[in-house]
Amino acid sequence: MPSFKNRNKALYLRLKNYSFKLFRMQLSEQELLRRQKCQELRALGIDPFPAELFPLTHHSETAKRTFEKQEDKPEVAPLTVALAGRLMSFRIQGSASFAEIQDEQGRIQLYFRRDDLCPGEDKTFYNTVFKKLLDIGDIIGVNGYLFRTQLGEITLHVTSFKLLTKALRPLPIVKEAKDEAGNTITYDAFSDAETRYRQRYVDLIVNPQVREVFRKRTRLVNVMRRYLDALGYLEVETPILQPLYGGAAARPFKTHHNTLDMTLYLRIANELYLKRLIVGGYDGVYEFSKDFRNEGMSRFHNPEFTQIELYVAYKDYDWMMNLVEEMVEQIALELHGQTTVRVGENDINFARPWKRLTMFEAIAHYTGIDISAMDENELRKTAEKLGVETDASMGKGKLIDEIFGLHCERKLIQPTFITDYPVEMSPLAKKHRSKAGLVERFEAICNGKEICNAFSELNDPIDQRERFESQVELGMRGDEEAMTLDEDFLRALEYGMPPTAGLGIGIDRLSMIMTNQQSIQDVLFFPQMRPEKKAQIASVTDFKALGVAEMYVPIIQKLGLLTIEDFKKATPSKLHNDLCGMRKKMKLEAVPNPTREEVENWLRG
RNA sequence: GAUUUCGUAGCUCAGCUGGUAGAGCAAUACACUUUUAAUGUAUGGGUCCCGGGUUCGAAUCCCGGCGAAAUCACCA
Repeated sequence: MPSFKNRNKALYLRLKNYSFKLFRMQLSEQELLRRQKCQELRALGIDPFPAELFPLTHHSETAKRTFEKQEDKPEVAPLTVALAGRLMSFRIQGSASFAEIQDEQGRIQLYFRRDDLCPGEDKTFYNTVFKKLLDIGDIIGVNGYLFRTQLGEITLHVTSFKLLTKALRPLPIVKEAKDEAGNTITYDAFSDAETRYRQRYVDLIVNPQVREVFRKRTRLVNVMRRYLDALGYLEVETPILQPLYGGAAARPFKTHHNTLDMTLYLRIANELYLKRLIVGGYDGVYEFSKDFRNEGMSRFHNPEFTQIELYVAYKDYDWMMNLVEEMVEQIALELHGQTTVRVGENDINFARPWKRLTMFEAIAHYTGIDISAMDENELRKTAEKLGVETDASMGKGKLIDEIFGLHCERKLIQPTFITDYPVEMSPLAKKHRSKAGLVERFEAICNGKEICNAFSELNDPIDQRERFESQVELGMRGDEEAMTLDEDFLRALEYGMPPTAGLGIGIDRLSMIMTNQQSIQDVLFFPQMRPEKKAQIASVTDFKALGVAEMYVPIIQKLGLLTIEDFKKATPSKLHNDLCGMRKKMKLEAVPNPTREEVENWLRG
């Protein structure tokens, strides 16, 4: 707005100043101060966000370990290192100070001495830059040599340091101490689940145990990958955007492809694609697959989650049970150095072999009732007697499943294979080789929850078509989770799929167990959350769009009308009145009062 | 989806039957050369989630909304 500027530069500057002050009003005192410190650093010729690289020699832990090895060899020169990390604490004592930085490996204490950092007359670098202009949260690089303090802590005597990144927001301060028994006591833990999930970066900075959980999760995946690669199986990738969704009973997310002008679904499983690859001639394929299910959220359910699915030709579900046992046992050993893992109140032992029960045996064991020979009527009566809520739509399979879910699943703490499921619940599993009405399927249950699901895969295309068709019927009756009929998958089966064993393991669920976390949100970096709702602060441009002259904006903001929504809700007479009043209060004599008509036009615009 | 609980300073939390908003840590200022949640003294910091209602008066009581957690149901 140059003409306006030229005509009344003083006024313009004054208005700018008001806008600036208003902007600052939204920042906390500590944030303002840190911005100010940036300016002071620049004035001293220090860039708070320098570009050049900072060469590191070590990380905190490796530096300490290296020091320990040569500590009692006086003939070796002191270990000099260059480290970088985030400042996590300060203990300033006049012309000497202790601080801690945290890098990827952990923390190391730093010792600063004024006369080392500022050997000459000018003590600015210590007194001002270090003591006044650095804050907890800033990232610095340090050079120096390691020594051990009188209290025995390995410490870096800093000979020079460089600010690498200024942090403009204050971090939560979490402090730890040891009591007489040597237990760590945490003070002011950053524990609010919502903030931790929404700002995971802060959670990771201040909660080292959280960083460790995610390291374990990655190691868990790596163990599986190594194990399967060693068996010669091929890690593959299959489509996430699928024209038909299948392979599981779940409601999908739906999206649209513009060029093809077609509906696509985010995958709920990758099973049908992996089996196509078995048809194609690979003997073993697996994929760590992000799947998406448009269903409820809870501490066990996130809309996107990770599964590994594995398919191996010429094998059956018995063989697959052995693989699962061995692979999961290896995970426990790798992560914990033993087969026993503490989960909540329980010690869970993953040592092979795991207990194996058929579903009927499990029900007989926990309810004392043998249901294996019952028909649907008897089953329904038994279910009701056992406290299962039934309705007419529930068939044999569903009834059995409900009884199992209510009376058995949550009682199975130690890893246990449950085998031989009713055929109605498993449209992709092969009929049992000897037991009518059942399929060759197993789940591993652990800590009262399913951790895997596997079967001898159905490879009879005619049987598969019938199972799909009955699913389609369920769908027409309103079951939103029923599977759709995938013609191309059937076509693939018609070319012949070898007998195949298939497996799915929920990586998130297994990670929860292996890291002793109560919520799936604690093993996902960025769990799905409702959007943060924050009032959108209107800019000068937003107000101008309504026809409000720039000179009125600071007055409107001063009135507390920060969002267009609030502004629009104002009544013309009151707004006009307040505006004129505030103009006077702010002593903006050069700004003319708007007319009542103008104000009405803004609110209409 | 249902029920219960919660939302107060940068963080962790007090705040009683309604009466001017509090503590510790963090921040700011001063002191302090090996500290360990460093310490001492002083100072500043708030849309009490949002919107209504009751009331002379609401962080507090009531209603509605938003967000979160726990339990239950479904699902991996």
